[in-house]
Amino acid sequence: MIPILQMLPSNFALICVDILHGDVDRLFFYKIPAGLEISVGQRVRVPFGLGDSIKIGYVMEVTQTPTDDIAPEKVKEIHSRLDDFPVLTLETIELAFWMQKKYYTTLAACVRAIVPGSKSDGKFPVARKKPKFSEITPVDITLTDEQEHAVSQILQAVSVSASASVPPDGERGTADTDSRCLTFSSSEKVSERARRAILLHGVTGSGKTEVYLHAIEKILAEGRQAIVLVPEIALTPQMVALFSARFGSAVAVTHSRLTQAERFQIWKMALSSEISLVIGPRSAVFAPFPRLGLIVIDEEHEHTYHSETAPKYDAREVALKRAEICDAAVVLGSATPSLESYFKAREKLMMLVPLTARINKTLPEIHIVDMRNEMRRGNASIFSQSFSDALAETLAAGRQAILFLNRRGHSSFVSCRWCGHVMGCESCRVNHTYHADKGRLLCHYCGKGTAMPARCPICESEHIKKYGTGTQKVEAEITELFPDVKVLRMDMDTTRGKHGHAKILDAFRAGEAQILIGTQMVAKGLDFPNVTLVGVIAADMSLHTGDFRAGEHTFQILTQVAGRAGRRAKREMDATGAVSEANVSRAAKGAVSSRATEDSCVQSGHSIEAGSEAGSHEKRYQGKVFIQTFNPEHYAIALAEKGDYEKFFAHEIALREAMIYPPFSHVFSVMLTGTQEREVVAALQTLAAIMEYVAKRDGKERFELMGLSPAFVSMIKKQFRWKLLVKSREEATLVAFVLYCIKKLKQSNPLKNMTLHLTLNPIMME
DNA sequence: AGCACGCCGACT
DNA sequence: GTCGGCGTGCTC
Repeated sequence: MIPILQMLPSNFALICVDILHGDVDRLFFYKIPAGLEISVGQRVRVPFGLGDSIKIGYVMEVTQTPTDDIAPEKVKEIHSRLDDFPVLTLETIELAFWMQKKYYTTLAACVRAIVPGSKSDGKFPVARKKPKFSEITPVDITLTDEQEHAVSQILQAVSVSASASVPPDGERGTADTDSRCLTFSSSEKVSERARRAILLHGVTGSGKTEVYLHAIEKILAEGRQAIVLVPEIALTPQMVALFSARFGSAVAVTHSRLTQAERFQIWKMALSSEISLVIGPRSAVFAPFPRLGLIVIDEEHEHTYHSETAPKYDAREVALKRAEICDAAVVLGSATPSLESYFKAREKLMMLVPLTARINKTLPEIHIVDMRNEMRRGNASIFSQSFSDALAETLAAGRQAILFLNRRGHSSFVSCRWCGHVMGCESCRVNHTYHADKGRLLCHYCGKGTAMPARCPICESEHIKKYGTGTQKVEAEITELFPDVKVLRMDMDTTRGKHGHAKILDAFRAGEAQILIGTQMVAKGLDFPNVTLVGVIAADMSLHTGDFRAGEHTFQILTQVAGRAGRRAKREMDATGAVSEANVSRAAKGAVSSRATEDSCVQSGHSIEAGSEAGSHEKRYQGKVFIQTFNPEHYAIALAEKGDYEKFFAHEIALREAMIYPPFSHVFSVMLTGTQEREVVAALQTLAAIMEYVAKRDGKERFELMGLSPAFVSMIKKQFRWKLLVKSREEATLVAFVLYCIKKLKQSNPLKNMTLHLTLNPIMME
């Protein structure tokens, strides 16, 4: 007789140990001790390393087959289970493996991105209080054909994906995408993917939010769940309020200020289907819904969807992958889609659904102001004559204005007219910025500063002066021009506090100030019904960043900021007045008008009868936008004036094609930082030589080395920064090539006291 | 990432 | 003679 113990199959687990290091970035084989129930996706404690220190691990696979790869006596046993439920599902496990490969990082880092709050002790925190949720309020959706069409397209995408990919032969859940893909012919794959992803190109005021609301309502009714990604919660309170008002306790909002406990609680509620909708920043894409139907990515062109730390993922790509794994659909919404997304739509890799009609906004009048003419006329001030006049008129009419300048501080640099010395940071190779409130020169990279000197520290002359303009200077000049007008400033310096953004926005909405001056944070999805004037102080700022995306960024920010003016017909403005953020959910109980959508403000107590537009009054209250520039003929500025996205896209895509820039290629940035500049440069020179050699050896001219250069800011906090750019048409080959060359480099140079920063397709070229 | 093993300088 | 520097190498 065989002893009974030998009859039982030994169970083993393949474990991802929670250590963020490339050397241990593989699965480790452990024995599951008898009597311990371990299933895939669970967290366990395992003895690890020479000292058998206890580490946290994730069970990625269980098997009954022992392995030949390792001597049986070396196989250790799992110590214990951490939780009584799996933190990863088959779907998120597949996603983690995909991310590891796609974003060239460790599996543990990917798992950490997917599972919230796992601290070093492995204990999930317990929230003291339950998050509060508001009551459900019906939103009656009527108002257009275009919107109905968009909603039906989305619902079709959701149901198409649900039915199209019932995998044959029970392959589902094998964490093997490739074999699943093989069941489709390549053209089928493309079309299936295309039907899964929708690019909702909706001009400002076309009611994108309404489309999201309606589609999600239907999806939740079918017992499926949805995720809505927004670029920054603090800047989209109105949209969040609308979703909360509509879906009540079914929705949870995540954001960066949540405690680990709150974050975990929401995650757990998603896992157990206690909630059906999560709204949040890019990390919300991992909400572990068991029956995910739809992922909405609002303002899809925003750079906040890119993670800057490992894993350096793009939430849009992750969403598309997750949708593929979970049989869900993705909607990417924007008034100014990223070039990459619009290109994909044009190539039929996504479905393009346009929303062209403005249903609850009027198009503002856009005036381009040529600042060279102002100069010639002897006006050297920050404001053009026409803008000053319009501002005076707006203030006299009791309306509000937003002034946008993408630079904080007072003066952008301080220099000596006698010897030419420019004041700069000791630790970073950047100019100091003068901050008037502190009377100091500050470094925007490390935060250190010095007092504003009375004399030049080099030649001791008194001809040391401030130049350039920041938001503080705009504020000072406005105060001088309009001494009785209350002004609010919103930038990184004034939004530091806990509810920094909300305080300023509430005050402005409540009419406590007539002018809001700010950096790009005033350009986002805010809607102030009383704002009828927007001024872009220096539209050229984003043109001169040396980045190949400068034109795209300029067009996007100008279109966005222009959308802050003239957003609502006159009658609605009067009905709305000032509604504070805090009132929103209560007000919403009464009546959330179907028109109060798209970044919109909730009508407090006023319902709005559709149909009777006060057309004659509209002209008078039409918003005005002044764009001040020294490059009025630049295509990004001229086409922003016309609001012509298609023309802009045609122009920009032609440039990208000619230059072989994304989306026609991929750019890999290898940055090396260290305190010894010579060592940093030498190491990168070696890498460049290796790359040239390998590229030549491998034949074809597939990789273009774009040279070795200092980063845009070549020293930060005493760390010198140099970079090497490599371009290729093929992403996977490029990543493999760069990683291979780096491996070779490390064999000869261990890169002591230096740090590598790898970024594929960086948003800012630095 | 940790931790152990391993081969060279100033101390009880 | 040994305590300890951190270079190198491995982890189921």
